[in-house]
Amino acid sequence: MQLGELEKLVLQHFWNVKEADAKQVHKVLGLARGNSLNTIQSTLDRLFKKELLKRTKQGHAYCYSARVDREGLIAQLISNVTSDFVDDGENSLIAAFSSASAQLNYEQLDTL
Amino acid sequence: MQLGELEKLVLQHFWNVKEADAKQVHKVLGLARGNSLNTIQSTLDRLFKKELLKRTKQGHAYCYSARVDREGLIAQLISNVTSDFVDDGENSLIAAFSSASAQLNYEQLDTL
DNA sequence: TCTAAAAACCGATTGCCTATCGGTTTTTGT
DNA sequence: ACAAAAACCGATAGGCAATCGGTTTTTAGA
Repeated sequence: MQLGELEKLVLQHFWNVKEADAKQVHKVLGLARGNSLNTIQSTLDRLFKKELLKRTKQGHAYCYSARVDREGLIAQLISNVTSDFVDDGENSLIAAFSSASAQLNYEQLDTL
Repeated sequence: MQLGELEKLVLQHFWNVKEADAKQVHKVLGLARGNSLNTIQSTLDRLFKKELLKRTKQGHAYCYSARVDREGLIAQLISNVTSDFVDDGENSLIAAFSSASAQLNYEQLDTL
């Protein structure tokens, strides 16, 4: 699953504000970037279809909020990107950890 | 950096065979998939430009080999995909580990 | 040295996805 | 019922992998 720049910004926004509708996101992110409300709406919809945001009809407009937290998304992204190189079949996140940790030195391992 | 299916196959091939030229890769991977030699060459060239393969003129043809091992690639992919969500500034791999490890249970942590 | 074959290189096309909006339809509140 | 707001649809542009055909360059022999 591919995430564009605007999509990433929107996700991070929802890790701060809990919930918001398209217009509110547009106020905070869109105007600063010169995006139309429609562009924001499309992005919200794409993130909803990717199951990274959830939404409920709040009277008139959809009210969006994060479906995954930052850690969850990071874990998911790691699994996505590494699964093709990990035949573990089980948990590619763990396998990826094991593989990548070979790149770390002792000091870095202590940090964990 | 984005990796397509054929690119991934080619990379994995070079973790097995050490080195090969386009024609040899085509024999092993291309024919089975019905790819032309040109397609394989393009893919090798793209991977070279991405610095995932290295190559040397072996008399006539380029002889390709892996520039990164499996663990190195996995680490790099994790860094790429997570860096936007990790302001650590330092080592996004470590930060990603820390974040994602929140998703793991104790048994899984023991596995590491 | 000249030449045919092999390899590299170039350019074009297709397909998929994000970003971006304009315009149309649907919903809602008065 | 109607105007405004929101959702929805469809189109365009840009980027990248995949895929080859065709041209140029290189190389090894005759």
